[in-house]
Amino acid sequence: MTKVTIATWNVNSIRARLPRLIPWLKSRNPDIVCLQETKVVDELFPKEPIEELYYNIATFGQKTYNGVAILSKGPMEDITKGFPGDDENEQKRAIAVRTMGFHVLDLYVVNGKEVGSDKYNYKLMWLKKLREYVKNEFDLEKERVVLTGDFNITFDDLDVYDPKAWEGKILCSKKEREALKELINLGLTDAFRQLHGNEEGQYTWWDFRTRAFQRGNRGLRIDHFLLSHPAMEVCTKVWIDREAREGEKPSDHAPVLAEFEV
DNA sequence: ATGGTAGACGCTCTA
Repeated sequence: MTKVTIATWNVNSIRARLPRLIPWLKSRNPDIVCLQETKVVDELFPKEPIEELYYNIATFGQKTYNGVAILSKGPMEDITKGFPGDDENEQKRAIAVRTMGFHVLDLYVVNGKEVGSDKYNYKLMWLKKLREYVKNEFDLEKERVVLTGDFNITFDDLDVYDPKAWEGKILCSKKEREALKELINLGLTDAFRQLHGNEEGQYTWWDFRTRAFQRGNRGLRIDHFLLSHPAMEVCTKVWIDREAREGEKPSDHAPVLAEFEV
C-alpha cells in the first residue's frame, strides 16, 4: 500500500501567494495539487520554484481573473483544458489530467455574484456544461475520478456559519445546491461529509471583507472533493488545513487535503 | 441598502 495525497487550494493569485505556497508544499508534501484563481497567463506562471520541489505542472490560465493549474509528482497524461467545444475566449476554469492512477478534474466554479444576476445564470449554465462533460468523458463506475476545487456552493446549512444570514443568498441558493446535487447524482460522493458525518464548523472560505476568519470562524464550506465510488473506496482521510488561513498574507480559502491508500 | 479587504490592472472589476 502506498499513500497518495491530493490537495486543492484556491490561492487567489499564484504570484501573490508564492511565499505561502512554497513552504506549504514543503511541509505538507502533497503528491497532487489543484490550484484555482491563479490569475496569470501560462507564460508568466512561476514554474521554476515549484519544479524545484519535483512537481510537473499543467496550467490553464488567463490574465487577471480565474485560472487553474495542477501540480503532480507523477507524469501527467491526457491533459484537457476547459470543456469540449469551448472557444479560446471562454473563461479558464477547468483542467483535467490523468496522473498517479487518478483522473483529476480541477475546477473553479463561477462565483455568480448575486442570485438572479447575469453571472448567476452563467454559473448555472456552466454547472450544466460541467455535468454533461463529466457524464460523457469519465467512467465513474470503474475509474478513480476526483473532482475537486472551488465549487462556490455549499451543500446544505451544515456548511454555513450563519444559515439565517445566508439563506437563499449566493453560494447557498436552492438552484445552486440543486445543480451540485445533480452533479453528485452522476455517481460521486462528497468525501469530506462522508468521512466527517454531521460535524459542524468545518469551513474552507472566509470573506476578507468582513474579516470573517479573525472574527470567529465565520466561514462556508465551498471547496470540495467529489469522488467516484472507486476513488471513495480508497480514501482514508479528508481534512481542512486551517493553518494556511492564518498568519501573513493568506488566501481567503484554506487548502483541503484528501489521502488515499492505493 | 450595501460596507468591509484583497488582487490585478491601470483610475475599475471581480470575488
